[in-house]
Amino acid sequence: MPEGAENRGCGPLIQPVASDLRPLRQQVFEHVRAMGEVARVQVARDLKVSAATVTTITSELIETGLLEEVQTPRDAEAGRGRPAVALQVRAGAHHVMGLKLADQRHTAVIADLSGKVLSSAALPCPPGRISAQAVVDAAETLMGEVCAEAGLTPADLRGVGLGVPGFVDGETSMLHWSPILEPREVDLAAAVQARLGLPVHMDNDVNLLTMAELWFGAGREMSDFAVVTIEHGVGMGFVINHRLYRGAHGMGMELGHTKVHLDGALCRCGQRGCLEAYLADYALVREARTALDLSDLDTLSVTMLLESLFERARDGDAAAHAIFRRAGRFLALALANVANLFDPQLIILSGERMRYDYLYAGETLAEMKTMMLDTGRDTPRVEIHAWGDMVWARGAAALALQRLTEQLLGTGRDMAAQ
Amino acid sequence: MPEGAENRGCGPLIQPVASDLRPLRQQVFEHVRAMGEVARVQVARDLKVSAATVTTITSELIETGLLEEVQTPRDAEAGRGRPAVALQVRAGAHHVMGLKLADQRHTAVIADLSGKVLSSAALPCPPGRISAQAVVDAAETLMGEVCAEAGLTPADLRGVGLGVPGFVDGETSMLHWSPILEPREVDLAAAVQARLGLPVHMDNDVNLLTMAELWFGAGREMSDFAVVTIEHGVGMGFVINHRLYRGAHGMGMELGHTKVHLDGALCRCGQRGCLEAYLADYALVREARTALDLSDLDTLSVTMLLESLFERARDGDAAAHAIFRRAGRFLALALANVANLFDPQLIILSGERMRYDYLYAGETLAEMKTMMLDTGRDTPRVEIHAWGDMVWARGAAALALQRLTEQLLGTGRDMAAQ
DNA sequence: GCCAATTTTTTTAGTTGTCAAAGTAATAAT
DNA sequence: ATTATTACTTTGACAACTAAAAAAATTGGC
Repeated sequence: MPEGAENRGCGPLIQPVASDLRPLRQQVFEHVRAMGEVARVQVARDLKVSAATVTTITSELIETGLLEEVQTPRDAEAGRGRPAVALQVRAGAHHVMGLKLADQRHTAVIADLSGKVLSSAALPCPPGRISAQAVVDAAETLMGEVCAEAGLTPADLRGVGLGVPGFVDGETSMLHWSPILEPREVDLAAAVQARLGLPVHMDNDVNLLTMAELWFGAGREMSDFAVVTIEHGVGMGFVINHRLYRGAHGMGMELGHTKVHLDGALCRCGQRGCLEAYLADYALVREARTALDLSDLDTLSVTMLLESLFERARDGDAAAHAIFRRAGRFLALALANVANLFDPQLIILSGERMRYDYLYAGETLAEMKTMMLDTGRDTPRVEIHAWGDMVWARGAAALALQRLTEQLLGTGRDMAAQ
Repeated sequence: MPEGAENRGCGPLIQPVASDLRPLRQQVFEHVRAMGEVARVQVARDLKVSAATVTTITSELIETGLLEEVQTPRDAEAGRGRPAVALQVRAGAHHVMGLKLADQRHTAVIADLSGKVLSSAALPCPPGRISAQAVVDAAETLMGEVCAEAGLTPADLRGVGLGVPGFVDGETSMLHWSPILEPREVDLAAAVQARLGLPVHMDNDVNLLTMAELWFGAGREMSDFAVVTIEHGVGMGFVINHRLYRGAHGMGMELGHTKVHLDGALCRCGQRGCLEAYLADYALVREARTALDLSDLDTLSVTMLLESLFERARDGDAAAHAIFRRAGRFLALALANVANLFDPQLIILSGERMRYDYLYAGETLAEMKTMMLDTGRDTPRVEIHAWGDMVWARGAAALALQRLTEQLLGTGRDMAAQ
């Protein structure tokens, strides 16, 4: 350890002081939104501030139209003294759009300020990689649809959250590479922003799915949890201390390309032994082609082929079942690694492939437990969420809402720090 | 996604409001300590507060004896206007002890408030597991030694940081299991605290090594980095946003027991395919016993045997070299996994085994790079720190200092939140 | 129906933390 | 000596909170 003569100091050198403070205004607003309906006294108790402060702040927020008092249904609980009047977010104050791009179909939702989804739409997408232009067009089309359905015009929107598979820098909104997009290194967010005339916040799709869990799902009452998806690839999002962790470079966490076997199966990334090479669509298909005598192998689409493989396994075909079993064991291994490394309270398995959950669920989770080190702590809970593909767009909307509230309620100091 | 009729709210439910705010007093103090010597103006610039505020706060801190002005050496740099007078931590204001337990020898240091090490001592330790009583005795002996060497009495100390290998809950200070300790589930911190009559803060030893890097080492200017150690086991510590990450259960991150091979080599934890089973001392020894024709195999201690294996490899013995090579490849795999998952700015390799670094360094790091996914982000830097075993105790001292400053300068609100 | 008890919300009068501006201090250049 | 320049302090003002008192809106008991 270097040790000069002069005093070089010690302790972490935290440069920008960080935006350490969330102003109380914002905390109050977010607390009300988190609770749905909540009385002033309760806010004061929860945030450990005086009732007087809450009164001042809430009346200010009501003034600006962000909160409103709930017209109490008379049948409220019978307390003794003056009944509390609950507050809630004025849902109609602002609206945002969430947009998720995928290779099969793009989806979009409109959410109001309270986080409620007002409308949704999907747009089928031609197979193969598409151009940035096509994305911008699709975004505009979808915006028209969801706005119409919600009875809004694009001018009513305050922002857009955009989810894209691939390598996205969540801070600069730079898209380095995407499996569904033709070009590399595009500033897709800027392109969409230019066309729609709205602030666009882009992130990796798995991160946004994680946001959805954090805002609307099981993650709401967790401080640390992981979301793992299996689709065309294997992705992971992680929440630490109630916030999405994006790593030092603001990108996703590449669980799919962690190595589970030295010199193992070939992955489409060109390397060997990646988890994806045992678990993703193309890995299963590859095995199916090798091992199974499917007559119509070459004519089937990947989806159809998987479906057929799945049916065979369910009907007792040993070879087909073995393919899923092996994938399941590697999933168990990966989950055990995640649990050993990150020590989350909960692991959520999500994504389309979870429809095959019965193949994964039972044995896989048992295997995962046997592969975890017993340190005396509880093993993390594992939940399987086979929600539809609208959840992704909802996560995108959550991102847009988060940024919007920061913009509306952040301090001048925060703004300066940018 | 569940969706009832009534408004259940959305967004994370953050319970204790977290100790979101570090009072400015504490920020100023920690900034001065971090910089070593720094003028008031500079503090104002760095923390983005006004000079007036810094004056108020620093005069308060000087009043309470935590800071002092530096008697400027006249040869200071030639500025134009009034020369700045630097501030520094009043080193002698408080002292803490850092204590690290290991299987070969226990070590201890005394650090003053500025983080400077005043004295250190080591105590050889009988082989095999020891009792809690023996630990407490050792702690007292070492405290006597380091205090005497530093010219202090135990009454001058304000707290103790205690590092122990094994499964330690950093929050409750409960020791679930340790390879060097006889009992399981002991509140070792309480036992030591009772004997020494000082607040004792216990944590996993790798976490404390990570603290040492964060406070004194390369991690000082990093927000996100990992520390990996190879010794009797393989451990990891992780810093996120300038803070040690301890996981949901406040324990260490078990890199050593992540699985790198399905049904692989047997690990001492009873499972198969753990990284440790390819990399740790006992794994190398096992291979050596199988593959090499060492005449004095059974009489040698583990350390001696490793040393001899190392010498053979260096002298060109193919079998011995192959053993290190394989371990190196698995290390590369593990590091690539860490990089793909956590995306750190820096990975620090530390610990005794890094004396063999030439075997690991070159090829291993190259292999790691080939195993990392190319996402367009920079690959993390990797550094090898073969510092002596006093560093661990220094990390323990850093923990004690951190807690002490929080206690001295934390707000009443923070104290209430615990 | 009236009063007491009880609880929520608002008002009032501080207290604290921070800043801008003006003033003081110490040095180098002219 | 005077001026420019930079570092630090003092002062008064303001914003964010708080504690305590007052007001408001209820229920329960008589």
